Amino acid sequence: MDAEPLLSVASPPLTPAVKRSLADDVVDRLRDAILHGSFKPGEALREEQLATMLDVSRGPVREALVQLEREGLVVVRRHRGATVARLSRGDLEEVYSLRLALERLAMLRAARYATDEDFAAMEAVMAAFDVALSRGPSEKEIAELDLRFHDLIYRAARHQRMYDCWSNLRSQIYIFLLLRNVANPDFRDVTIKAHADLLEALRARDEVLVATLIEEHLRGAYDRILESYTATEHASSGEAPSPTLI
Amino acid sequence: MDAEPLLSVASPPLTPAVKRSLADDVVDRLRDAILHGSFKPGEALREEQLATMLDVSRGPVREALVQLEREGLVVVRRHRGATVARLSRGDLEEVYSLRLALERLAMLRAARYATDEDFAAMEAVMAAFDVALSRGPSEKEIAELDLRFHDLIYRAARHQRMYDCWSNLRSQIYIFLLLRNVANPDFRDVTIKAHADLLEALRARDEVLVATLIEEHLRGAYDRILESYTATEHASSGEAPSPTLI
DNA sequence: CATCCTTGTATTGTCAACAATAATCAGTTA
DNA sequence: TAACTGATTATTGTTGACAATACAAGGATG
Repeated sequence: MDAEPLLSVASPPLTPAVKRSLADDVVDRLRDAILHGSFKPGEALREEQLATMLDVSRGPVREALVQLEREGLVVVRRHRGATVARLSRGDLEEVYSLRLALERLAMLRAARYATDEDFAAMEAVMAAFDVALSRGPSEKEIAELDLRFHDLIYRAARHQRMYDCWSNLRSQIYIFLLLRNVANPDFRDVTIKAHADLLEALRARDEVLVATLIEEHLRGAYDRILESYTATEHASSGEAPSPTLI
Repeated sequence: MDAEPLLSVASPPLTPAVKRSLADDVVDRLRDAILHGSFKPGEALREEQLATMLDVSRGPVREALVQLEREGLVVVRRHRGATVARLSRGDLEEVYSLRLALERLAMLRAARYATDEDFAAMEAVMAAFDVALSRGPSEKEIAELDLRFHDLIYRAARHQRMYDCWSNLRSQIYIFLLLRNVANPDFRDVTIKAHADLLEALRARDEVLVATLIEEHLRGAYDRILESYTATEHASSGEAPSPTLI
């Protein structure tokens, strides 16, 4: 249900040694496969085939597909099986308008509840961002660090239900970020600057500024991704509307 | 996944004749049982027992429990089974702060996208509200009509992902509404007036007013429920914080 | 020639049996 | 007596087989 960060920043001394179910493993492996492009959008995901590939039975695979549908990576239709989701411009608009509503609340709460440990973790991710930049980072690295920074904001907000909503958007946003990176190479400085500003406003616990900054940041991100979309024109079918956010 | 309204207002001429799975039926029957109080908060929900009671195998029951966990009605712990969720004041605060963030967006979008059919459906629910009031309605009736009005707003917003988030909150809100009704008998006029104002602002497509009204409406609702909570003091364990929204 | 119906097949939906696990409760030991 | 240890048991996790369904292909019919 809850993807573990790849490089743990400020990890606690002992982890509670949680045992995961087969379905959880399948979720992670399938998610990675989809995000890595091993399965293309629209491709059929047959339960039996996946069970054979992953060396489990169909039960855990079925559960995993339900979870991945919640995360927006998979579409399941009754008696017709699952397919990898195609994310259209309409989906982009839905994801980012919802994200804006959620993340405004996240910022307000983080401004109220975040601890010094939270701020330190954010700074660590920003530092990792700098390090990555200095050695020619891959697009995946950039997208993951970007998401990790925002994930820390959601965690600092101390709101389980909101965090669950965010978890259901995260993978879709990852896909959109990769798309943005391909078309737009100079976004990185903008992102780094925006993150620095967000952290500064959070530290100042300035609720008005925090809300303003996240709105600007996300609207900017949305616009840049939308450019990539109209440039490459993924959904070739006539899908005209949805340029404006909200 | 998607609860059908009990009394369909402004129903379309032909329904697409969707065939439901056993798991979907189990979800509905279990949800109703929990909301009707057939299962008390904290009570264990054993898969085998439920399967026997509902005359299905454990498979569909398992799927249903996962869905109900997403709706916040059930807590599933690995190898320890499922229990009916206990909703604390902390949960109330989470649900209503998240609801406020979502519903502000819903109102903004509904103000932009709602059609005359949407408005007519809202008026029909308001009329049903009046009819119900005139003949001494049950608390369940009131809560259902209240939820149905807000559900129409979310539908009018034309935003599938947001609607899914709302669907995951709806049953929890229903529980809170029942709680409010018990302790506070004169809220009905307030609610009716607020709904009328919301509809009028939507018709005027006044985005500023719409956002202001929903915030007032939901903060008021939250405060009234919180009163009931502190009056009856459900979570008897020392849970001090969370009086303020956001 | 198009359309409808039948049949075959691949795939998901459901089930019941088996394996793994966590809680319970004696029994033992310090 | 209290704490630890080990078997017992109830319950979930997982599996493979069976049933139901939707799609596709082919033939019958107008």
